[in-house]
Amino acid sequence: MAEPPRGRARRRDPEAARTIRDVADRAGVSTATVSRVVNGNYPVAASTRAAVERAMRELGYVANAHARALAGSTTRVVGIVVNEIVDPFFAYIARGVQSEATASGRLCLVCSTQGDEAAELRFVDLLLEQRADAVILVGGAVEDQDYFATIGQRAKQLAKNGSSLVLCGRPGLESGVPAYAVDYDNTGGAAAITDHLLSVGHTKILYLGGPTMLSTTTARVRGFRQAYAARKLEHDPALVRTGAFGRQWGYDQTLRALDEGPEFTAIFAANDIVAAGAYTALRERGLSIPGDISVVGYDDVPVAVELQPALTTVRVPLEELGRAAVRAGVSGQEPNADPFAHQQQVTTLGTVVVVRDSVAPPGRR
Amino acid sequence: MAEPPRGRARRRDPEAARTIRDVADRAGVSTATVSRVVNGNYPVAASTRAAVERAMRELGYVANAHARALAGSTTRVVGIVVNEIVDPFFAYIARGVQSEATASGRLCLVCSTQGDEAAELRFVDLLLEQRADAVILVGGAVEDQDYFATIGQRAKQLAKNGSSLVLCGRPGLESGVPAYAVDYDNTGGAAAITDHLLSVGHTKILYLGGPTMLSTTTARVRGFRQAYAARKLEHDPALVRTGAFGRQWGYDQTLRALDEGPEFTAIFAANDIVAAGAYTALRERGLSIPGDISVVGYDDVPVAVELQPALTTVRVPLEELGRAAVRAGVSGQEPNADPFAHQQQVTTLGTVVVVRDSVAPPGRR
DNA sequence: TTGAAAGCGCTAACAA
DNA sequence: TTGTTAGCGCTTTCAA
Repeated sequence: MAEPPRGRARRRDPEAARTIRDVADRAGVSTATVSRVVNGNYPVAASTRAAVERAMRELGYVANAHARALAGSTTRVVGIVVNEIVDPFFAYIARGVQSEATASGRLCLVCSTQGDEAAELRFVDLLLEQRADAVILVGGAVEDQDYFATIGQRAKQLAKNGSSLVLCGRPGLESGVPAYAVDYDNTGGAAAITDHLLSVGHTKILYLGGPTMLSTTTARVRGFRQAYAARKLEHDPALVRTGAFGRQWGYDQTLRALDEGPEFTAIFAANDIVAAGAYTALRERGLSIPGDISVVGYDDVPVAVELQPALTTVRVPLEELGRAAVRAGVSGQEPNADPFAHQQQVTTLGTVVVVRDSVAPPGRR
Repeated sequence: MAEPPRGRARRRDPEAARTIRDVADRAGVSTATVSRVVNGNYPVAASTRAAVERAMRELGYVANAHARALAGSTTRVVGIVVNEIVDPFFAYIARGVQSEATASGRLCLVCSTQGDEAAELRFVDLLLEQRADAVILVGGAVEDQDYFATIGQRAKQLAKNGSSLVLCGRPGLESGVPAYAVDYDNTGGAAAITDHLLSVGHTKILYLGGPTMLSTTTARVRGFRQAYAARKLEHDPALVRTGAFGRQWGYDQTLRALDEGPEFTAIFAANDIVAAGAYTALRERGLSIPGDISVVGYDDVPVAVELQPALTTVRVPLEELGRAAVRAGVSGQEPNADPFAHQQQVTTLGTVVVVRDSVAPPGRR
């Protein structure tokens, strides 16, 4: 390897990346002009433009996004923090975020905490450093005092740095905190599918799953009870088993519920994955679905159709949720939008029951 | 809204983001010193350090990643381009990329093309602008002349800009092009699971799925044939049906294969999703698995255990693949590593057959 | 151990 | 229509 040339002329390393200066020199214009043709937001004479474009092509010029972010104001990047990217619930939301980000010419920084709560905050701080146009926090979090204080503080810091915080599938913060919230209708969806079960004759329904302290769980259990109330039916509180999501959890708890009672004829699983666990447990006990026990889920992720029998569940517009989150988060960046006008705006999307084969009227037993 | 203060003192907007200058002023040191304590890579007197840290805390200082990327050299970001983030195959690889990126203090830009081929290149260009430390391209691409030319060109451009290109689950480029390749053993895995089928007595096996022009497909079909050859068995070429991945495709083609012949007693589905489609088709025709037809898949994604009967398949170390990709891509960035030493280094990971319940000796029919 | 100062590559007034 | 010129916020010699 030869030493790099050290003459006073200081010729650029021909292997090095090209800058706007190189393009300007080669095209015989100023860097401002190059900037204008790159951004196309300012009139440039056709001949000049052609010369610049030619120079860019010949040099293989690639703009530096960081220099651009530093000099300009928007970074054209949105960040999303999820619990687990391989979980279809999050994956579909991420897909929506992706597609809306792409549609608005942005890239998407995806952070997956793998269930590590502290990681969420660390990622938010990293996204803060990145000056992401929007930071989208998806799904459940332990909603204690600490959480609200910390997230509220981060929301302010994000706002100060020109980013906006979007809470997706989790409740909004106190008013006055600059954050958006987009969520779907947990209570309504839960009430609807519970009523579906009630309408075919089930009254002893086991509600199964979801972290107990999670607002999503609270909202769904509320819907579950509302459906009973609407039909003037009583529900045994012992038939509500919350604690976690997950296939294994669904499996274990179904077995325990079967052993410990009280008796039930149907299961409302907090999501489709929990339902999958319940299926296995039921099958192991020789119980048929829906002959002996009916099962419904929530979310309508792809596994719902692979289960035998195919699972009746609540379809949640996950992709749309992701898209709405991006829209909310970057709206403040659009020209003549008052960022504060939308503060604490809460968007709620509807859900729909998808009837498949896992529900039948209660039978023998 | 009051006008911003216009006095000569030019006091900063108290709402604006804090910079290293603000911290330096408040701590009564220079920006260089602040930079040193932030990066902790240089000796700073304990008392000075404390003062700076205090100032940072009081001001709520957050470093600007773009300024840092511009002034420094590494961006601490890796980019990954996948076909479809909700597909578990890609999701697991993305998870591996995530975790390795996080472990090395990096963030992860995830781009999902949604099957749009042209989008891949667009994303690569965007990642080029971002000066991502590594750009990881995952999964199949149409490997024609054009592809090799274009990707080769991008690889060089990436290298020029200090990024490296990693091909993950796809073949490497010609030697001399600065790109890494990490892949898993398609041929070996396919041979192993085919032999599993052969060993219980199947000889008429339908190979089903995978884009015909894809190197992954080619490699698996090669393994499939090798297994036959190893046992000195003949295979009917009419029993190889390639074309696409996907549940629907698997379903349609199983039906067609059943109708059009030749006869077969087992199906080797190119991946678990295709197998899921085959399951549905078989069930619709009243064929039992594995009584009438045995089925095996590839990848071992979660759906494999939800299928009834649980699917025997080839476990691919998807997460490890993602991790290996990041390691390969950022290795050039590590101190005293000669980036060219690793050029075109190809890493191949092993696979293993997971036996479940979807294979039995061939029966009646 | 610390500071001064020169950039990194780009955008956006402001002038011409 | 184009050029000049300040920065944007940080890192990194080079001096002190």
